[in-house]
Amino acid sequence: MYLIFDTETDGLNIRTSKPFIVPYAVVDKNLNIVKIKIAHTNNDIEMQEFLQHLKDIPTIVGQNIKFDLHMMLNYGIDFNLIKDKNYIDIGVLARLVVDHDVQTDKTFQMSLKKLAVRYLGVDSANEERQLKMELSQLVMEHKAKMQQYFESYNLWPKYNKTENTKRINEVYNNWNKVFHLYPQLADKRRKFLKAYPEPTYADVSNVETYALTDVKLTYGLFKLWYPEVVRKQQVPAFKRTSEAVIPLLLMERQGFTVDVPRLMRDRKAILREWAKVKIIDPRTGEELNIGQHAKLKELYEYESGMQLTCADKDTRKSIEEKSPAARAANYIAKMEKYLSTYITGILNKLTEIDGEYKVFTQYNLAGTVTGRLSSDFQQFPRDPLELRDGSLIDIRGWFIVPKDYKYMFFLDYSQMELRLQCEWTNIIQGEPDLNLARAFSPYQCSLINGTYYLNENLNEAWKPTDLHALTAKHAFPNIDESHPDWNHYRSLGKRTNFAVNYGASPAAVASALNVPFKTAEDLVNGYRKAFPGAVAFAKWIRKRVWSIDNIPNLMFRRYYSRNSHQLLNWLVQGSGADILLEKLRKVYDYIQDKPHWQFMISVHDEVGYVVKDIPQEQLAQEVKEIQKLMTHSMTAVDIITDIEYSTTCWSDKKEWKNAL
DNA sequence: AGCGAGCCGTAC
DNA sequence: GACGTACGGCTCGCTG
Repeated sequence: MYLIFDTETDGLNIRTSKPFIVPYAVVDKNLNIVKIKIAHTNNDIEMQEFLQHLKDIPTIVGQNIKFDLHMMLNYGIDFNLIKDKNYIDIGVLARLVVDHDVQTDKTFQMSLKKLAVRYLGVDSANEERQLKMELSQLVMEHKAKMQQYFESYNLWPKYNKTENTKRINEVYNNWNKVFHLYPQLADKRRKFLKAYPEPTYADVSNVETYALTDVKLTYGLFKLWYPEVVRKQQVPAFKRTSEAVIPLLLMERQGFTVDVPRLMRDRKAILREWAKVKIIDPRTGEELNIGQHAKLKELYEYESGMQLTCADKDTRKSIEEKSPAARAANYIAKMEKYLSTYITGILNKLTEIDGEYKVFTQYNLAGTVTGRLSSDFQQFPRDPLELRDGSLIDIRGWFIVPKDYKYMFFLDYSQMELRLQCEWTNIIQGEPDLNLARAFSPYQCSLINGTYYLNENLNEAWKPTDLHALTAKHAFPNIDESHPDWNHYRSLGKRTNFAVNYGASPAAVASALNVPFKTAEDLVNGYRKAFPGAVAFAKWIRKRVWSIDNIPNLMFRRYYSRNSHQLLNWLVQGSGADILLEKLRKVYDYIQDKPHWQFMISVHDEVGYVVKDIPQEQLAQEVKEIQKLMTHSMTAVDIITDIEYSTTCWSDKKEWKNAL
């Protein structure tokens, strides 16, 4: 038996929003619907019936099912009711079953409605349109009401029509970006929203029809694709993803704790500095925003007298001396980015829970073609931004150890993709690329008196290969560490290694590294000489795609593709993704009876945790055990994590040396 | 006014 | 069709 369910809710916050209806379907083992109905959360009898199914049926099906689990927890169900289920997510099925070259096509979209149109021939766009129209009507009324509320307190001046629209939209939709411009409205705005909450789907008339349609579409895709998982030999990847649902659910509910005062100080510093610089078109006196790329490009061309292809930061940098506008834009762009994306973004999501400010994310299980997770926590800037007035804006410093906890721990895999690539060279050749392997371990070396020596030359001690130096030396045979510009050449080698691993051609290397084509060719040839195994891997893929319709990654997720260029990276990136998924479950099993450990974040090759104040010996032992659980052994080299920790904030993390 | 494409900037 | 995988904000043109 299978239980398909969905929830319609009063919001999208995974910790505070509540479901008001639970449409569901019970499906038998032949994949036929035996019951389909809606439980209203304010009707205990209906909910009892649904919860009995939830208790009895071991396999749960949904579209983005993790979100609905959050809603059920917010409704108040016992965690034990959901922790041992099998989970089937429609998006995950799509990623495993749909031809991967279709998935990368521009016309392929992952939303339930689009998938239903494409694969079931069912178009529910009208229902969705009606739902959205009704909600948008209610929102417009609500917005007008807010303005009237301000007017009734004489807080809203008579603007002309255009100005009024702009202002009320700002105040209504973009408050967290502009509140410093309207201090007189803050208190009343809060009071208004408390008295008259924003309309939600709960206020829309056709929401039940709409919700049932979603369940039917989910059922249709489930029935179509579930049998394909076996036929397409995707069971390992399918199970691994299903088993990661609960660990990720817990990670999402932990979220990040925010140092709001620090964030607000940084906001002020940026606004103060931003006010000093403007981008003005000298011909018209018009002020331009950083987002007006087309107009800015034209202005840069006018000021620099050069023909430009785009208006991005590299272009601006190259004409900075000639163009005052480019100079101004170079300074403003980063402040704009930080304010809009990070500061306003976090303020919009800020949730107060038990006296702490938190932000939450959701990990999309089906966000990528390779199997990686994706989330909006994956792009917090690493490096601080230094303003001209000396302030340092360090975004990762806004995230702090929550109360009741003492540590953050970050276990990140070291050079994960290079190690995986090394393993691939072993798979296809029967032996790993020697240079890659020796970057990470004394491969084909002999231990003599505590020192490793190379087997082919026992007079030479092993030391880890410097992969980037190696490419540089092969590219420029006359240059080595003694050259005054060695750092520059090594940097070229490093960037070439990354680019070529992603499939770059000499032309792309030339453009990315800003070097002549001939130099780029030398660099690419340097790479090819340095890592013959990697070259063989690319060649193996090109041959393999024509002999068979899929290639499994190292963890047996299969990519049905003939695109050898993309497979070059998919097979590496996807292997890493699957290892991480598997490790999340392993660690979850270990910390289940250790509630002083909680998952906090995961980004592609790292897992972050929060830990309570426990005895140091116990802490050291458990950290070690988790590192061990996260280690992935392979033929020539292992994939192993570094360990960092912090007792304050994310950006202050330091190496963990096993003794505090 | 709502939507979506395109551009840009951030992460691994 | 040729450096991979993502997400979010902004602008602008299209649509009705």
